[in-house]
Formats: sequence, structure tokens, C-alpha cells
Amino acid sequence: MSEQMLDLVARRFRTLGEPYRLRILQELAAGEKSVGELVAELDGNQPNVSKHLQILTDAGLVGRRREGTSIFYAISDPMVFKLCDLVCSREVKKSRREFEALAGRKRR
Amino acid sequence: MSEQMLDLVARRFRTLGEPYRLRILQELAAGEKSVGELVAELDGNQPNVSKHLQILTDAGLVGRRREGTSIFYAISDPMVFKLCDLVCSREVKKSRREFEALAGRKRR
DNA sequence: AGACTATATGCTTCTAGAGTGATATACCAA
DNA sequence: TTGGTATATCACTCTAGAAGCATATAGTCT
Repeated sequence: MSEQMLDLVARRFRTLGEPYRLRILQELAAGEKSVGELVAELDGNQPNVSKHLQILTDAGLVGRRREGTSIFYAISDPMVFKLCDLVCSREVKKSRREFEALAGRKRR
Repeated sequence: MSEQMLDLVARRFRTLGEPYRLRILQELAAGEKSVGELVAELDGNQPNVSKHLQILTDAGLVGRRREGTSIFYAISDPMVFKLCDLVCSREVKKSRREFEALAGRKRR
């Protein structure tokens, strides 16, 4: 893989490497939402939410649609969830292994 | 998904969000390698490579094996490549779309 | 046009983490 | 034990990027 492609891929991973953005994506998984709705549900401040949405949009992960003065955002690529599922299931497995190792040690 | 799990997942994405670490993983894809070999092939400095390897190990993405004074690292979870492939193929598609949009505009 | 609402953008501060050189540690050999 | 090599860790500097506040922009209504 080329140096340039590695940079792109790394950048994409970093986009997903922010808990707040994952929370936004999770909210949007339920369907499109306006900035205001997201701010309310995530209990965040508006400029911050807007900035994260900008980053997600630049990455092509979400899309926007204007309606009056509101702007609605929606997931534009469900790949995100595949990625999260992969990582998640791995974390779960890892936790289980750690737990079992601990339990096994205790038993001796 | 719980707040805590989101943090874990985000952390994992950040681990992959570093071009240098992706390069290391790419090198290791060909088979296990010692720190010295990696340093030579990546043309980096040793402490830096060691630190990245530490991070990858903590994340459970690679494993180590001692042999004399050398330590050999190897991929311990091929999931990494699935993740990269997903992101990569998406980037490629995106580039193609952009290229075609540009070409279409030129033609007018 | 002016007032009002929703969203985006600038600017500043602050922190996580990457790079680097010096040094510590672990192993082997004589 | 001493010397030599491979790897890890420490201490430091530096930069990217996240949060937060103030302000700009875009749209709607009267």
C-alpha cells in the first residue's frame, strides 16, 4: 500500500477515534437528525457538535440536507457500523478472555 | 452502546490512526520480524519503533516472542487487515467518484 | 428592511500523544 | 565479571486537534 494511501486510511481511523463522534454516529444510526436535536440529546454545546459534524461530513461518513433554517444530518455510509462491529466484537472477546484467565487463576 | 465501550472503540481506532503504525503492521503482514529488522526496513529510529510496538501490543494487535537478545513481533489478530480493507476500498471508490465528477465537468 | 432562530466559523487555551536523544535493562559470550 | 548487542524506558520538546466562547452567516417571518 502506498505511503499516501496509508495516510488517508490513518486519517479515516482518526476520524473514528473520537468518542464524541462515535456518539453522534450512534445517534444518527436511528435516523437523520438536526444539529439542534443532536445538541439536545448529546447534552453538548452547539459549536462543538457542528464542528464534529463538519469533520464527519468531510470524511464522507454523513450527509446533510437543509430544511428551512435547520440542517439535517444522516449516515451516508453504513460501513461505519461494520467497522465498529468488528472492533467491538473483538473488545468483547478480549474482555471475556481476560475474565476467564482471572477466574482460572483464582481457582487454583 | 455504553459510554465505556465507545471510549474503548475510539481508542482502538486511534491506535490505527497513525501512519507509522500502519506501516509497521504492513511489514508484519509478511511475517514476524524483530525490532531491528523493522527499524532497518522502516528507516526509523529504534526508540520510536519500540514505542509504537508497545502500543500495538497493548492493543492486542501484535504479539512478541523472545529469541536470544532479539524480540520478534507478529500480527496476533488479522482483523486489522479486514478493517484496513474496508476503509481502503471506500477511499478508492471515493477517489473514483471524484475523478469521474471532474472528468464529466471537463467534457462540457 | 429588521428581528429572530439555526447553524457555522474564528480565535484562544489546553491536553494527548509523536519524535528524539540519553539511558536503563536483558541477554549472550568470553 | 566485563564487554557487547538488542530492546525498552525516560525526559523533553513540539504539534495536532478538542473544547468553549464570541461572532458571523443563512434562512424565515412580519
